Amino acid sequence: MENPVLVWFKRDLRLADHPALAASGPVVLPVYIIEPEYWRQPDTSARQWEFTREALVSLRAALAARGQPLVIRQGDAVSELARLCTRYRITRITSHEETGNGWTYARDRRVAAWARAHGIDWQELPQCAVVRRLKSRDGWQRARNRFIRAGMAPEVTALAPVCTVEDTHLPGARALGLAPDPCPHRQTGSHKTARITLEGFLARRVEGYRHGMSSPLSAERACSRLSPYIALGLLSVREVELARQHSRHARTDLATPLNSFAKRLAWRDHFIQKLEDEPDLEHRCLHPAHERLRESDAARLGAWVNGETGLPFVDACMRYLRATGWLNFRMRAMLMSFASYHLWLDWRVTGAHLARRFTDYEPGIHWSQCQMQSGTTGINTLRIYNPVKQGLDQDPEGRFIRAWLPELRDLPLRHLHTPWTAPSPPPRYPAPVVDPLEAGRRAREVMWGVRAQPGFHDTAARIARKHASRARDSHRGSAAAMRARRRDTGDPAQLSLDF
DNA sequence: AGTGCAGTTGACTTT
DNA sequence: TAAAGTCAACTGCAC
Repeated sequence: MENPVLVWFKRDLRLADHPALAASGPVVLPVYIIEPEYWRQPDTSARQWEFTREALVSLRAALAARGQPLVIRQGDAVSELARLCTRYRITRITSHEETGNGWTYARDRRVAAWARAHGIDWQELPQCAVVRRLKSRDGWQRARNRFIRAGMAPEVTALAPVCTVEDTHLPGARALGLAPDPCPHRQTGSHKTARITLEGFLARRVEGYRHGMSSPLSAERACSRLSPYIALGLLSVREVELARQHSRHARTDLATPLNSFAKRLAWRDHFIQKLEDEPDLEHRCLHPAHERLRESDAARLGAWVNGETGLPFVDACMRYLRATGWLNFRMRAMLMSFASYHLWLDWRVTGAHLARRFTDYEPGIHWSQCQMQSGTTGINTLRIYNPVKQGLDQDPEGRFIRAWLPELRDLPLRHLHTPWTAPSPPPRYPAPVVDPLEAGRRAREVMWGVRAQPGFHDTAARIARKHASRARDSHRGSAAAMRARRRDTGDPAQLSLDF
């Protein structure tokens, strides 16, 4: 038999639209490597591993059904790949380009160096529209459309058996050294649930998409809920986008929310492209004038992490996230903004915490958003949320707060969003760690002070040239025109996502 | 009926 | 749907 090609599965745990597998022929050794060092990084967590583990079980069964089960190894990627290459006389490895955190970037460079030194041909293929070594952002959107239009990679239906594998034991989170991380309402990592979630969204739930995405009460149902499946690659973005285009609603009155969803799918690749172009995004303020601005404060950090800031809507969101591994976009933004502005904490510390809480952690989206919501990109308007106002807007009847903060369950609605104003504040709920109005005012003052420094805007303009989306350049206009456009499309977040 | 006033609303600007 | 501030137009009411 010819030498097998090693297909290295990473964050692409699927068989449909899998370019690396499709490019490897029928004689392949499908491999996943559990890397304990990765799971020791500050942005990884037990809930992410548990989701991955479920996905691996699901993928292993699907591969086995096609004739060659998934080979799962645990250890350092270079050592494990070297061992497998020797044992199965492998000279070619295929995988997908990964735009991950700093650790996976460094690991990939080690793998590349090892492959070069040992005459192994390691081929990395794109699985979304993110471009390696991109020269300019011009024409990026058009290239993405081409990528989608190219259609799904042909599905591999039969694999030649290369080796029989014992059912490798998949370690629990504890065995990998991960801290306890209970997440009772986490989404599950199977291909079946991924498929059901996609179909249910496109067939029914999309109707509530645009009006339901903003409030955490409705978002759980109204949002697509595809993020963890896309993040770990149980679904490819192209597969989702093509399913969207072929949805039976594409030409009905649901075309508008479907388009709104399509925009967000594109934003995903747009943000991951930023991290691809600027890996330092994870570690350094995009605009350096914001370095060493924030201070560490264990008490304020602890209150935020534990959902005990004394601001009910913030705390309810944090506790919901802890229990579900997911939170709608708007509330993620508020949590980050509150930590960075009102609590004046460094985004790297709070960002790592949120990363661990997200089952759908996607480094490119995550760190771009952390910096945007902290004002450290230098090229966005400041968005300092008022957590009380957000609560009143998004949870006017206090149902979300009451659901997640049992200690406030009996507080009358008129004091629910501001318990400190109650004649007798609930004894088991903390007083606010900061005065939200005063803290917001102070943050605004400092941030605008930074922006007034000489040279600030020159640097900001340079950053915008490298990173900002070109999508709206042709019809950028007055503030009034932009508002008019926003009314037309009814798309709430289209202006707040970009940088 | 017309005027003055307080309070509200909405467009727009500033931070 | 960032929030707060400004300003002008409008509304409802009293007289």
